[in-house]
Amino acid sequence: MVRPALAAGRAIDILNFFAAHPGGTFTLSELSASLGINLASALSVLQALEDAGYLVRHPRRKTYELGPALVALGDAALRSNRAVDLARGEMRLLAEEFSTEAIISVSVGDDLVILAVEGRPQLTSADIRVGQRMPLVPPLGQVFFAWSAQEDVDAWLGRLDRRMQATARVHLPVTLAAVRERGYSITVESPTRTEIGATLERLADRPREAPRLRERLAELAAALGEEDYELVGVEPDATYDITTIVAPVFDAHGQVALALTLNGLRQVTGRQVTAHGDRLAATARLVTKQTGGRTPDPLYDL
Amino acid sequence: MVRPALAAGRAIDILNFFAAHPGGTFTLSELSASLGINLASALSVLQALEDAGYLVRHPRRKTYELGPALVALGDAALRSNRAVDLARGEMRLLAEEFSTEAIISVSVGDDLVILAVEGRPQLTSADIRVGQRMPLVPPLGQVFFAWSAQEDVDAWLGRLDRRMQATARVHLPVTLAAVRERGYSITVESPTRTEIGATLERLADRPREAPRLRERLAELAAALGEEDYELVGVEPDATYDITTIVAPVFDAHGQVALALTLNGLRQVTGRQVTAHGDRLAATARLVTKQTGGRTPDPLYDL
DNA sequence: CCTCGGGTTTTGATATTCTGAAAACCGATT
DNA sequence: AATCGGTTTTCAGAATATCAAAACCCGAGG
Repeated sequence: MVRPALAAGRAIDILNFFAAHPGGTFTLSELSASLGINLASALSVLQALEDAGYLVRHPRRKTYELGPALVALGDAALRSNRAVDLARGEMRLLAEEFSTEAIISVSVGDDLVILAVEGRPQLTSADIRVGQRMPLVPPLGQVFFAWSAQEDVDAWLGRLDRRMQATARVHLPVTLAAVRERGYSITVESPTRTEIGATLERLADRPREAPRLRERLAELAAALGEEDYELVGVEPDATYDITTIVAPVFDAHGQVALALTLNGLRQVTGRQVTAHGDRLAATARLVTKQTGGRTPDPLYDL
Repeated sequence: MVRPALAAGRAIDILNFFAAHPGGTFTLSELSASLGINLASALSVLQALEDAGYLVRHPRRKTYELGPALVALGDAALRSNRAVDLARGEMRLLAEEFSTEAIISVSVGDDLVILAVEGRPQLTSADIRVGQRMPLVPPLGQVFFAWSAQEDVDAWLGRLDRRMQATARVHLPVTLAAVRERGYSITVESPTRTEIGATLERLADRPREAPRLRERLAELAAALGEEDYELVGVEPDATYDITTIVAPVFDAHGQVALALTLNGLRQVTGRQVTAHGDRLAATARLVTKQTGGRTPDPLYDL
């Protein structure tokens, strides 16, 4: 089975492209080029989407943009994903309380998808938008795998460039254990980490440049291997620039349903980091509980 | 061109099915049967949707439901359709103010799609849910065509059963002129009209029963032709049970972007009907203006 | 523990359907 | 009037979906 329902996959790719560029309008050629779909193929898919009201075409400019039918679909999706709605409210409060950026994201296939963004970061990081997708490769996504079976962790590691896997295999068990122990992940700011984030974003955006960017990622990940990106031991009196604090929301099967992230905290003491993290983890537990989720027992020791 | 991008269309049909049943979970066989898609074909499309996070499959029960990725897509769609968001806020206020049901709907292809529902109707009408689709055949959808070119009105009429078209061709110009003149549509309660609504809903829900239901619709429309469903002249002191008052929101091209509906008013005087309608029309004009829309000049006289 | 049954997944031959490159077309713009 | 971007159409080849049947899985019941 090479790729069944090719046209369906393309329809999805097109919708994802629009989701990643909220409010954007695009012409047939732009979409065809950006997504690497043949013009004729793209056109037929676009027509199907237009007929359904998923896309609307500007009568003069011939540009496409998202249509109203998707509003109804999104509404229905919210009803099936109570956790997102709930978490959104809670994260709005946290963003205000800590005056920083609060993000809700989810793991989809091999990607990370941003579901909601509240507030603004203290440290200007890369620009995060709802609908954005980026490849979920280490060191990104620790909370998604800290409670996973060894098998899943290996698959995650496998997405990393071959050259890096050996190093990562040494570092990761330690950091994942720390995350699992503490209940949330803390990563510190570093130019390398920032560039990894930026590169991942671009990678999701421009499939055409993928090979070059993947190469760059491998280099960056190699450089990062040497640094302390995940904060394993927090010194109460030290001062940190924190890229992210991330806590998991679990579903009824004990799988990570959502990741709640506090982004871009500037110059906070270790004491504050712990306070922020505990608060975030409490929020995650609240959402987990209210949506009938279950925190898995920390069974697997790596 | 028989039907290009068949799989894309099926993906859309599946998503629409979920949109029309918010919070619902369905098994492969249910979807295949309800939508008339072969099992194997449905499976491949469903797998594509699952990979993208548009659907989530319950690991034990093997049922599908809407996934979190659609939340992000819906969010992006809202950004491209400011009018919906704006109208939603306004309609919430109206629903409270008049203690009745307020609905936002849109015309997609030959269908009417419900985008938002606020409040509860005074008269219990058929149950309206977000995501619901129903065929846009007369007498439904007057506001969508009162400002349209003759050609579009004819196409709309053409969807009606042959037997009814002659009668409708006599009635419609009068009622459409009244709607255009007044700025909104008023339809009065009648058992026939209620059953038409209920039948249209069922028609959208169960494609398999379509032939039988279409037959019934033709009968009902015939019966309705004799009644006064659209209120042309409003007597200030008379008392009415009003099924709907509907006002149009226009887009930048002077096309109807949204229909705003007040639903199920019980026992109101003509004076109140006019007050409600004027208020609703004012809201529609407000949304039109705030979203850069343009009310078309009443050029076409039928 | 085994059998049964509803539903799911896989399989494989067939022919329908889509693909993709190039060319024709259209409508602005110069 | 010619140019330029972008859109639409065309057509033969090839990948892809289709369909029915069979294998399979899991839970229920014996």
